[in-house]
Amino acid sequence: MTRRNYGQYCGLAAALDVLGERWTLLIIRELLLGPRRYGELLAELPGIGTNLLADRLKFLVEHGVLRRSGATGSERGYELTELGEQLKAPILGLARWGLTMLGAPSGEELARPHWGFLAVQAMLDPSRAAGIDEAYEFHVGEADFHISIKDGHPRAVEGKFAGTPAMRATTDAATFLEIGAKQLTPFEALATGRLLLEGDTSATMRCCFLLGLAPGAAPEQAA
Amino acid sequence: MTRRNYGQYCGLAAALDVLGERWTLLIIRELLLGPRRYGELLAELPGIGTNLLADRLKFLVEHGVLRRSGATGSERGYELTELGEQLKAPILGLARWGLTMLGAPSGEELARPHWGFLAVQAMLDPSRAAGIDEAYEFHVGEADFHISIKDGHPRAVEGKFAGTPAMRATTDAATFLEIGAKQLTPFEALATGRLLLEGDTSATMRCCFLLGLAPGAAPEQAA
DNA sequence: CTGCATCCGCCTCGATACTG
DNA sequence: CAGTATCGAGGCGGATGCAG
Repeated sequence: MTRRNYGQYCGLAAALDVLGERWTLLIIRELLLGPRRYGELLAELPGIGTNLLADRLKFLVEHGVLRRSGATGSERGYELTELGEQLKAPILGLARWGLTMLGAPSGEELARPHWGFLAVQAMLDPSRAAGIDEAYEFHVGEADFHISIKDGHPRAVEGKFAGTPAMRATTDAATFLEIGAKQLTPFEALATGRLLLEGDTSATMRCCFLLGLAPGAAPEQAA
Repeated sequence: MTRRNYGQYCGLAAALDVLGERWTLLIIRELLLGPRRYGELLAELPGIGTNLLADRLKFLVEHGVLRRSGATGSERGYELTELGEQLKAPILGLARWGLTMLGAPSGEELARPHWGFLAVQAMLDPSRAAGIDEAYEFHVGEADFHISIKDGHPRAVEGKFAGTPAMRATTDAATFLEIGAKQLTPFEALATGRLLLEGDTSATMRCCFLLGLAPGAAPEQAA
């Protein structure tokens, strides 16, 4: 009953023995954005097949990556354990790499708003936040999130910013990810009305710089 | 003729469309340690099947992750492109995570010396190198590599250290990886003769600290 | 001999139907 | 809603064949 494994005493091979099968990392991607119920996962992963999802979930629970949340029937679901949360950094690294592999959206591919939150976390370069102290808010489809920079330390957070952000961007999921994939510049998206920007223009430039969407240096923040 | 893909406009899904199939990341692991010939890859990846290796290589070349090296028939092989090299960080992250999933070596699993070099890179924590300026050398089976710290900046390098390292460790691949997986402490390995240490004891402690094998603080380096 | 391509049995995957 | 059972299709693994 033991599944197929690589039989190599190596960290990467051991990781892939647990995570390497089809759909597994995408399930973990969804759970990185919060607890999910079985039906929600099915809806976010079209094509997975119900038996496969059940198999993967059971397997990941057995290996300590996931646990069941909410024993009270009302909020029953799955969530990452601390071990599972530790996958965040490498998964974001793969997501950033994958962004460069994305071409123009083919129309066949679906884009979910909350993947924009994942993309923002992958794109965010903390080393570019020195000397900045402000917040940028994003409305991508029905998903709201923001970047808050305190003492040059940026954090990506779900939900609206508690206060007035220096910039607010409103767009749809496909446009947001297309910008992240560098298939579309923010300027082009703005010009074609697919992106709406509010707030300070220089803050917008700093935000683009922070996300690797603009080369060189960002304009300094006024005191 | 297009292979199976997830059909999601998302960075992680795009990465997995290229890297997610069986054996692919292990092929890239081998190439992270230098160019390899087809036959060498076959030998390092027992069980892969010759057709699958050829398919994966062709696919990765098509997608710009690999290229053929050495057009001169004598040194023909495969090597990572710059795009492929960018996978180093997330792959090392997965390898570090996977180290914690490794149990005791089962005897059925094979351990290659150069995977120790991968493990060292995954375990190395640059934030723990402040104030240190020395080198540690490792002999793991037939593989030689070392960590060189200059101005608090550690680097893992293949080959012997050009000079006298502050510490030299000699062991076999299985023991080295078992220590990395925390299934065995350096002390136990030393006591059972599976590990040989030469050089300054306090340097050894600093090296263990740097690799996350010792908690708390490392002893300071004498001037 | 190295570097693949072909063939075949098996296991995983994906879709649908069904149960608590 | 949350899974389990079933089955066809296709990817995988191993052996073998063949070309440079």
